[in-house]
Amino acid sequence: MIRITLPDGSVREVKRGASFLEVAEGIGPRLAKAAVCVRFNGELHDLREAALVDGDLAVIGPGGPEALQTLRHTASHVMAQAVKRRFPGVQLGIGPAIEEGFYYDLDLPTPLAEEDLAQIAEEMRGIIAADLPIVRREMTKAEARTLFEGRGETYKLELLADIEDDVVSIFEQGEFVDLCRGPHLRSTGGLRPDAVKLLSVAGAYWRGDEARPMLQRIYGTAWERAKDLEQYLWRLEEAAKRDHRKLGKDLDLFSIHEEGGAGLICWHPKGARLRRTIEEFWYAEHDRQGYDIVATPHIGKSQLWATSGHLDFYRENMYSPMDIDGADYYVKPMNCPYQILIYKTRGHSYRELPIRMAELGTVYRYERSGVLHGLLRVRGFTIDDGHIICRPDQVDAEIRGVYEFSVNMLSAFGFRDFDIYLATRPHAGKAVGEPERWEQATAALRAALDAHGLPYKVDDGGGAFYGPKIDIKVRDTLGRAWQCSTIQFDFNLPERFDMTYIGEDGAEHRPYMVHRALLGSLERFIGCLIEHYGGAFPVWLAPVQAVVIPIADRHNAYAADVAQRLRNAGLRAVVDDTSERMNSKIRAAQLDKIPYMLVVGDREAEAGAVALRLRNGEDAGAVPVKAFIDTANSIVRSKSAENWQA
RNA sequence: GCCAGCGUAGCUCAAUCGGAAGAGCAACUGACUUGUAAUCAGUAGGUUGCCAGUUCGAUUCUGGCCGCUGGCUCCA
Repeated sequence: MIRITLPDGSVREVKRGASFLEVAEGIGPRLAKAAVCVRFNGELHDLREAALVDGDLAVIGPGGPEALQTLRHTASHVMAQAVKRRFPGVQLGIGPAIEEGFYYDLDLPTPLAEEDLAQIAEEMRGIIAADLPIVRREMTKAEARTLFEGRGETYKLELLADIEDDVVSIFEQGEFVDLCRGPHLRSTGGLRPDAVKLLSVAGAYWRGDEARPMLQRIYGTAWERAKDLEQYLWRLEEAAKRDHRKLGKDLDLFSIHEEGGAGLICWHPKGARLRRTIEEFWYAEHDRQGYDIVATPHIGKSQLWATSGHLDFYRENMYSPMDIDGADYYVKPMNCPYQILIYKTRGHSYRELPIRMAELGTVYRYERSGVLHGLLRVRGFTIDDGHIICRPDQVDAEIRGVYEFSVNMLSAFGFRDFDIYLATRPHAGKAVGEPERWEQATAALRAALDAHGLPYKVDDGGGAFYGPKIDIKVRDTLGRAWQCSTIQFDFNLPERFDMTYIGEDGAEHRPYMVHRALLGSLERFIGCLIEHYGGAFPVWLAPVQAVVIPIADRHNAYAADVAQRLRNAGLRAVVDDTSERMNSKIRAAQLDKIPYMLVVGDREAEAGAVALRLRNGEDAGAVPVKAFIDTANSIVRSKSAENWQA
């Protein structure tokens, strides 16, 4: 007998080797009927698996993330089965459940087009309708090898070879057999045909390795109810409307030109205005935090990049050198070396430290053409790049300070949900410095994170070549996470550049250095901002805050006067004096997502007022110009997301 | 870079089987002077991404290049 502890703390004795389904039946038939899978000792297990040791058991019913994961995993198998039925010669790769759906990587002789998805989906409906029981079997690796050899599944054989346990599990439904850990539904009929949808096909290297064959990946999504699927598809559509590439065009913020080059951004007046607002805020905050603002060149001699190690460790991201008077100059991929040169222009006392230097430094990095993506992934970008040079005893406090600064900065822009990562030492010769120093530095970063109690994940091997880092990512509307803030510990560059300070003891010491970017790059950050707000920026960020709309031409002079008063008060205001009707001007302003529409006609001109319309469509009535300016300015000062307060 | 798809007017999109490139919006001109999401009329706008090839004839078929989209990989 073994002892099973249930979530309520009660303990049941069950026969060793009883399946989890049997255990669930012992607890209650209704529970067993609804069960999808179980969580046993913290891990998900299939209902058909045997309970062999004492442990904590939670029976998972529908409605939660684990149940969805199980259902999607089964959907992935059903899809693979359908593809195998329709297209002969298919070999299975891997097919997991993912955050909002599932995929299966398949090696099939003919390229799939999106049109093929319909007939695969048709076949899937048949498999679901047939309600094939899903059977879980355990066998030795040797048996499994024979099985998959017989079926010509070479990728499965490769996976099998990497499994350490001697016993593996396979799942079968009808003629379909897969090597799989599970858990799965009890039968294919557990899926709702109207809650499953195939979404796209894409190429994917086998095991993510570009030296290996490229398989075809089919993405799909599956939900418990048709309603959930509809809602998900609706969400995708809404997300597409917020796409910063579309909004960038619609709102006339930026452009990218084929004749200029991929991944290179031209900021139009409104986009540049937005950028400037961000920069002005950024400078003001850095002044408050005790940073010194610097500015450094865009290119530098090979000597500099050799000293920094970039030519050794970062070359694949750097552009070819240009010859200037016989010397090789590189366009800078990072700002740090020049900031270090600034530090080194004179001696420093321990009393001066920490020195906090920052600049909005534009860098250029080679990115493979396939990865470029609007503003989020570009080849030229401006990093809000800072470096803190400090004594070893100051580093913990500095890292904590930067971390707080970073979270506060992102919050000011309305970002609240972050994914935080601790990225550790890169593997396989991609890192400089002794392992002990990496350990020490990683511990310092971990301590800063722990001090805040915010949850974080470890990104094993994700550090920069010169040190470990804390990365903060924000999610865009399509659910993709984009890295903004990064805090990087560096014990390499101070060494390479022989940076020193004079300590209390009169001797030279080596300072520590922390690289940090809070917004990440202005390009990416603005891309995230656009999507976050769907182009309807908070008043303080809006490129145009108010448009004055004269009703007839005779109101143009008054409108111009109002706009000028607004601009004198620091607000960004324009007049729409086109020869359109007022309705048309309002529509244009709505499409531009301008926070305030100030309609002026005879009544307003008479009263020295404006008729205020908000971008949410609300008519806020007549407001004296002075009162409008005061309220709008207080909203700007507070950086409030609120559009108006009466 | 690799796999798949796509590229027609400033924007959004049509064009049958390979047979005279079109619409709406935007722009421009004129009229209208309007009270909370599109006033009316007219004008102009094209090397169909670029370069080759097949063909009597190519937006359409083929090849190369450039760019974009979704992924893989990588990163701010």
